[in-house]
Amino acid sequence: MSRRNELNPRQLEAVEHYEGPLLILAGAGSGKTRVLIERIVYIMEEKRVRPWNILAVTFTNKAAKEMKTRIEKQLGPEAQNVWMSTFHSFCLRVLRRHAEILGYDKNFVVYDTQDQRTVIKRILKAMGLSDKVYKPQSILYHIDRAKNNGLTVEDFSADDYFLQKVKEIFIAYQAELKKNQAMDFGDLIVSVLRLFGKAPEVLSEYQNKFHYILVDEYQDTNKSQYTLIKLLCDKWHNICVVGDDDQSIYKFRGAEIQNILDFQKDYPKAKVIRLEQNYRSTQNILGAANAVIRGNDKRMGKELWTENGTGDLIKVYTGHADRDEAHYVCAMIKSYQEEYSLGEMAIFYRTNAQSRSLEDELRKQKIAYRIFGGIKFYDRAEIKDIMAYLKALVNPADSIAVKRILNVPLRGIGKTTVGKIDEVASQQDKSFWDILCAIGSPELDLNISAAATSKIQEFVALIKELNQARAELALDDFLPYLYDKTGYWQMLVNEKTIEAESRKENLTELGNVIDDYLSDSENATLEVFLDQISLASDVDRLDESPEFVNLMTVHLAKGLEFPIVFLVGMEEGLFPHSRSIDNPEDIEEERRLCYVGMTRAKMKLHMSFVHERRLFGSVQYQIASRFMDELPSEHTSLLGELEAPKPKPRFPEKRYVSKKPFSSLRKEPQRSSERQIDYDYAQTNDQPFKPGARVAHAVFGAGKITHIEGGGDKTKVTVQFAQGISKKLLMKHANLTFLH
DNA sequence: ACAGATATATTCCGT
DNA sequence: ATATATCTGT
Repeated sequence: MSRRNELNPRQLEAVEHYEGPLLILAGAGSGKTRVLIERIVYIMEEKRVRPWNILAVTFTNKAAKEMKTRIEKQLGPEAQNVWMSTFHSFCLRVLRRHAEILGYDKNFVVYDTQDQRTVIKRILKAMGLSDKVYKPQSILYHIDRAKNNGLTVEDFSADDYFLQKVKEIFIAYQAELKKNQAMDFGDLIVSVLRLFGKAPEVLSEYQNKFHYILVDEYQDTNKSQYTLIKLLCDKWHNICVVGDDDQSIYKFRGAEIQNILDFQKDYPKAKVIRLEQNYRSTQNILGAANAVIRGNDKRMGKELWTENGTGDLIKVYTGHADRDEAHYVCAMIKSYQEEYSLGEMAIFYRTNAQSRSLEDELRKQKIAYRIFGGIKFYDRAEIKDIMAYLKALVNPADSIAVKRILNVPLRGIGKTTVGKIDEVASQQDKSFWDILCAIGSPELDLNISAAATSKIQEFVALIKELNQARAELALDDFLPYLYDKTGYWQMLVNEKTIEAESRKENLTELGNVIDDYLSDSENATLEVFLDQISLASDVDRLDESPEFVNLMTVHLAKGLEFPIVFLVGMEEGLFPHSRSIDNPEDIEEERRLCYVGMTRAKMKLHMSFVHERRLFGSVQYQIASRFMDELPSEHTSLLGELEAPKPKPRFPEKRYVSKKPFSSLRKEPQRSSERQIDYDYAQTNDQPFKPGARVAHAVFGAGKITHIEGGGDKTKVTVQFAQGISKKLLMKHANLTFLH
């Protein structure tokens, strides 16, 4: 059933625009997801367009999934036939069908950033190049950039000696990927472009298929994605893109803001519709956000307005140190708790490192929180290990995966052996796995010890056995089998450390992920599961949970909304980040990021900065972000240290005069901070302690000292914690509390 | 081959 | 401060 009568005139116009290119400039909170959904419903219901003739591309899997369920609600199961996915999963889907045309096996794997690095390092070693001069990260930057721009190795222009070398590495890198039957993220897009170039009949098949194409978050598309869309819509020209130039925040990843700015040039007949009415925030929040974004030159121009009330003023807090900021945030959270659930509150920061001080205080105040990003679930070593097993089963050519698990758990197969196998593999131009299988046969003399030979044979047998079991067991039964058969679980059990405990928890969680996956897809296979995981991100796992305060970076916050938002660390060098400070274009991107952060807030927005912050282990003296100066005073209320919930007094109060601009509130380095540190240490060292003393650790909890060694700064204690967990800790860093 | 110690790098954002 | 790479001794 349609709910189009609830739309405003502009939204309705966007929904009912039938043929030809359409650009929807949708400001933050202007209901663009609704417009997209209603538009798909409209063309299916009113114009009788079949679902499989529609392609909708979103930015995250989560967005795709959400749209899918919402459309299904309105149109029933037929809606499942709409192609709704991210750029990467769309390309993966296409490539799974046609990979052979590019000389790839259908079972190719997707390499993540870590895998990319591993490959680059191997190549550097093989080419005898130093990874000091040719930093893997820098090489990968060039490779990724080329791919984002839709270029293949051949197109890569090597203008100087360094780039010439990069090109050589690039060539070797692609060869290695091909050999491993692997593609990286960039390859997914570029390969589809290559496929369409090589097989025009495949391109026209898709061109004919998709009568209507919708692209969300168009401002974040890169050049190759742009080209892909342009190709796909070349027959019907029914291309509808939705975006907001003010929310383009992925330039570092190759996003071309120009794509949206130039849309009217590319499609001269394009209709442009602006959605400027905001349904999310209060007038104060929008007024301030509008004022900040006005500081940018490169924009199409847009002014958000709302019929919502004026709302509260934006609370600006100025604190002395990061601890005070954390303290302030926690006190505010507590004060809101009667009226709001914790899940309705969020803390945004520019960099993941900032979460630490917040977490400490949240824990101390017993406020339940959830943190997104940081060390990602799928990046954890144990998850990667198990995934490597699964990948190796599906695609033994993936030598990165095979090598990762060859000696995990330890099987006594060391790097000398691996080196020898590698050598033979490249000599004979065979995969690592092929050589492994051949070991022990008389025609292959590898000069490997008898012991190693039999270990390898055992490993090969293990993999074959696992593959056998995979065919016979359901996926959710197979995983525990794998944990057991490989000895991985036992390895963790034997470790008897707290880390091993949490690794086991993560492996159990992986089991839950598989269960979830099985429950909402019919023909579930390991192959499809691996595809999903390789393109999954942690935001996709974000579900609404009322019990926890949400902590995340501003980037992750994009697309979300919360009644109460804290934007912390509004300081020069942090936000805007130091790496962007001398480039006006980058500053504009930071400003957009700030705008994104502010416009997430529905009811109450807090922005804060402090004068001292611990960064990279040392104290930095900070001044207020320039963005704070851009907030109009009529929308803000200043919370100096007087009004703010009182932090614990530590040394004589310095009072800051709350007067704009904030950046004038400069603070000189002072002795007190050093004294503070000395004091902390003194307290620790002066404690008389001996074996048997009871202590508490922030992470491990209560325990008993069993052994002491070293002296002074190097004092180490062995502590027995609960559940048989024992840790050796450096007194200087462990921050132990002594219990009586 | 491997564990533990030490040196070194890396510290922004992530499909 | 932390994670990773490299070195060293058994």
